[in-house]
Amino acid sequence: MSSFAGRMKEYSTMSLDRFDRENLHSRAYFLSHCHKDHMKGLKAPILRRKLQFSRTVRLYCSFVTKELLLNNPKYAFWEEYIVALELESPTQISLVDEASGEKEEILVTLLAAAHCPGSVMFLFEGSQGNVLYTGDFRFAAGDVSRIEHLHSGSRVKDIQSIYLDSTFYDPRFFQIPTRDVCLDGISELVRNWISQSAYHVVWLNCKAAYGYEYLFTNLGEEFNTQIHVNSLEMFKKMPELLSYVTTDRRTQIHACRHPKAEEFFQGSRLPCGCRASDGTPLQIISIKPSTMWFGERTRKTNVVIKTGASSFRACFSFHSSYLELKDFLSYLQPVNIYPSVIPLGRTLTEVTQMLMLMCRNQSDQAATVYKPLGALKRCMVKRPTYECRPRPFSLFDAPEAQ
DNA sequence: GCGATCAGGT
DNA sequence: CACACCTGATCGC
Repeated sequence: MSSFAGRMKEYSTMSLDRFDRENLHSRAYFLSHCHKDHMKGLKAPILRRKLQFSRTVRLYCSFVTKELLLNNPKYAFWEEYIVALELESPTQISLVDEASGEKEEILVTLLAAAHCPGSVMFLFEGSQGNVLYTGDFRFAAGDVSRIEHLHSGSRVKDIQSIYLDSTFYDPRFFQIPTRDVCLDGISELVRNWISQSAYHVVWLNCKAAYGYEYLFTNLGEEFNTQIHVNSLEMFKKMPELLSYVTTDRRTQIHACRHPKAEEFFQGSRLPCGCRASDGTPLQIISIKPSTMWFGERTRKTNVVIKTGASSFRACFSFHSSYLELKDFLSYLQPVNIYPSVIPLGRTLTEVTQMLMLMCRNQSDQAATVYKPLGALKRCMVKRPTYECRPRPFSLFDAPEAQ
């Protein structure tokens, strides 16, 4: 869960993913994605009132985030204050103090964060340097090197600070299977079940949050079917998602929800209560997407685990693993890194110290011992980040997970 | 009546 | 396998 207070050191007149307390005075707001823990204060009457008196304060986000936000009636009042921005399109924003008229210009670029529909990172370029606020993200190793706006020609841009989704910045979460590997495991399980008969159905036991949609689109594509969900409302302007979901219960793949869904499942019923038209009882398995991780030396086991007679857990992660975060950071080599999440069982001090080792000065200092200066050039070409850097992290390496 | 916060659940 | 969010109880205004 994000514990970011909302403001960055370099550009403290704007707020990101927090809208309460000191953030009420900000000149501009940014929402990285539509998850509640990044929306604190966003529907508070006090903020709503402040907006009505302002001519310049706006909320910036992606088009998809805007759509998901406004779909919720509690946030619909934002309509006239939202500015949706295209991905990968640098946009100049004026940060205006409405009392004094004082003004600061900043360039913002939205980068797809692959966390949930509409999720983005914000790259800010201005008088206080380049700063990257990652929001929540899932990048695989190497992904960062393919983002045009983090480069200038063939060089990596000089990044002053990264405000990082450090959810899994802990050696316990050393490795998490890639999305493709997880999807393949889930597909195989689904295929083996629903191919047995038309009465064999799968219930995807997903949480009430955006982020499982790529599972629906991939399974829908693979099995040429639609997935049953509670509501299509939020996707009504997103045809590429809409075509894979349905409110028609006559399908073999369900991701519908109900407060008593677990009870229903124990009684061999789907959350939607769907029955076969001829009265034949349905054969249901549940698949619960969950984070599964592996230690540095752990031999990879199955991405699908049987947890009961008809219950399975399948690997699924919204966030980058420790290894993926190290790849990301060692490529960008920022001057500073600030964690926005403290992993369970760790302290801010601990995480900050571990992240300091990934900052530019630390890495360059260490690398100088082994490399001639010429090798320190920071370029776009993919480099073997783990082999060419010393690995001071052994101090923190946790015992094998599980 | 409303919002903030916490405990307990999945 | 630990994420994101729901429900219900309690408190303060």
